[in-house]
This record gives sequence, structure tokens and C-alpha cells, in this order.
Amino acid sequence: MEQCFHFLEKKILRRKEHFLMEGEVCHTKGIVNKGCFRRYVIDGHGKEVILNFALEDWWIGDLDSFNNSKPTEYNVQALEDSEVLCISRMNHLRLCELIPKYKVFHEDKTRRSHYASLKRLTLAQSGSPEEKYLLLLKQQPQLFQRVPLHYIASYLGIEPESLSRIRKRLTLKDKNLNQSQ
Amino acid sequence: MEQCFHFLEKKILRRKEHFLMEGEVCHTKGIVNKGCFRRYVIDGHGKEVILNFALEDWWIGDLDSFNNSKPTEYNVQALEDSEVLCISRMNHLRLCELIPKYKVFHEDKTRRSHYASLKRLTLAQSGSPEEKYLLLLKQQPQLFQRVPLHYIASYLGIEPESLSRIRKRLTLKDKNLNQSQ
DNA sequence: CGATTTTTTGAATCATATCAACGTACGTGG
DNA sequence: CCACGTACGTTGATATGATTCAAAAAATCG
Repeated sequence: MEQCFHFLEKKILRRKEHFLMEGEVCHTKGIVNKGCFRRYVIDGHGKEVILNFALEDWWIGDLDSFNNSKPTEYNVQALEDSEVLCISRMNHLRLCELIPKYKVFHEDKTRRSHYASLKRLTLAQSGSPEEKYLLLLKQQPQLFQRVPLHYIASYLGIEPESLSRIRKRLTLKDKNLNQSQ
Repeated sequence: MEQCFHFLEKKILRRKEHFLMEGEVCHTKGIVNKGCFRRYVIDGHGKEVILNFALEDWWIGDLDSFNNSKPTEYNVQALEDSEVLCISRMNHLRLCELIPKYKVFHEDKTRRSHYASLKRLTLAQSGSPEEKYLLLLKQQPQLFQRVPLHYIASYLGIEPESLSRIRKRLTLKDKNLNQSQ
């Protein structure tokens, strides 16, 4: 597995830098070694909509663009100063041939990401904003330690103001619960 | 490729029958040969939420459950009388070994499904209900030929009444446009 | 044909978006 | 170290648009 490192290029991205932008072809994909990213699109009204986050150990990039050399529809941006291990399409294919373990590792990560997509969609589609918030809090508490709330709001498909009010409502509920006990 | 058919079991599902239900382990996956399916979950209020549809040539089942033998969180139901070519996990693995073409075919379908998940999420998250409706109409016009509108509404994350009103609004707009020309 | 499913319509209600303003924290450069 | 600018979060008032509930009309199935 150490041989992998010959093929992986360490890339440093500062907060707010883009790993990938809409319209580009995704020539390299990267595994997040340190830091945090968001994938987003710009909707018809120029509003950024966050599709997902990537923390340590997740691949970033756009598979469709990477595999098929077509322009991506997504933007991938660092939310913190980050470190990514990058690999070009050619080196990726070489590694798959050369090191079976790499291939297995990679396929495993890809499968997980596939499962996660469906789960993400479930979160997006079911329940009220408040319920989504609570579910996310349960599923990914780490996120809230690292990601500003207005990004979480975008991920949940609501406005930052609404998220703020939801949180306020919930802390009030908490207080009432504690008092009555 | 003909050898595949020894391993594939043709299954007939009548309208409303389930291919998979929440809680079960997905022991076989199937490729839709004829017909149409929906994948849905039941949300906290007992409401069905449609995550996606599957028409001819798409796999149905739950990959996470299939690959990892764990209970699924999804329901997959036929919307028309349908015909599915099914394969068990064991046979699937055998076929992958035996017939490289099958493996390639399958991996290709899986990748597509992965890309589609992200695109689906983009649809779910960006724009107003009306914009989502128009986008879906553009992306998948075939759907509207086959799937009742209240299922489309669920897919778009809105109530059937709302979809009905959106469509009414749009036909009115159309009329006005045509008149003024 | 009768029964069920699907779509439409209306009226009232409710939740979120929007807009504007303010408070706060953060970090960088002077 | 302080000051300033930027990014982030909160709050209030209002408007907007979807939901809800009830009912009826239309389409489809057996």
C-alpha cells in the first residue's frame, strides 16, 4: 500500500479555495486527508445549494465528470484549510491494475458514497425542517462542530433565519422539559 | 452473454406488488425488463415519500442491503404489471467471475445509478416546486406518460393538490402566451 | 356498471421566506 | 494590542405560497 504514495499528490487548499468548479472537467479526484469540503450547485436564482459535505476519508470530485471526461455541474470548495491526496485518472487506472488492495479500497469507498447518496436524499425529502435538523444532528453530530450554521441550513434546504428559529424553538422546549422534571 | 440467462430468474410482479419492503434483507436484485417501480420510505408521520422511479433497464433493490446483508430501509413497489430479471447475491458473484462482460455491464449500470443519485438530489434541492416540475418534465418526459401525478408530486416533495395547481397555472400561462402571439 | 383511484377545486390556516436591522465573533493588518 | 472589516448569527414584521381539510369531478379497473 505504501507504493500508492508515488501516485498520490498531496494538495493543500486554503479555506474557500475550490477543488472543482462547474464547467471544468474533473481530471483528478482526491481523498480528504485533513479538512472539510462542501459540494454545491448554483440554482436558477443564483443561490448556492449545498448537496453534501466531505470530511476526512471521503473522496471529493465528480465521478461522472472524472470517469467520462465531461464538464461537471458541481462546485467543490474547502470550508477549512485542507489537505487532499489527489490522483489523476491515468494514475488511478494504473494503481487499480497494479495494486489490488487499492482497487478494493477505492471500490469500497465508492459503494459507501453510493449508499450515502440515497440516505442523503431520504433526509432531504422526509419530514419538516425541524425533523430534518434533528435527524442530521443525530446522524452527523460532528458536522455541527465544524460547519457554520448557514451552510447546514443550505444543506437542509432552508434559510439561515429559519434554522436559527428552529434552534431557538428547540432550546425553549428543552428548558420547559427540564423545568417540569 | 447468453449464459447469463441460466442465472437470471424472471419474476412477474403485478401492479402494487412489492419487490422489497422495509426491514427485509435484499437477497436478490433485479433489472427491470418491462414495467415501472417506485422506491419509497415512510416518514415520521406515516406518509410515503418517493425517492425514485425505475423504468426498463434500471436495477431495482437496495445495494447496501444486498451487499451487506442488512435490513433495508426502503420499499420498492411495482407501479404497473412488471417483469424483472432477478439474480441472487451468490449468482451475481459467480457471474462476475465467470463472465467479464456481465461484470462490466453491471458496474456500468451501478455507476450510472450513482451519478443519477446526485442529479436526483440536485432536483430535490434546487428551486421552487414549479421549477422542479418543469425540470423533471424536461429531464424525464417519459415518466409523465406512465406514472400517476400524485406519485410525481411525492417525488417532487409536494402535495398532489399543489402539483395540480402548478399545472393549472402553467396551462393558463401557455394560453396567454399563445393568445398574445 | 359499480367501485376504486386519481385529479381538481375552494377556503382557511400555517410555516417558511423575505427584507431590514442589529449584535457578535473572528482575524488581519496597522 | 487595538481597530477595523468581514463573516456569522439572531430577531422582528410582513408577505408569500404550500398545506390541510372537505368535497366533488373525472378517469380507470374489474
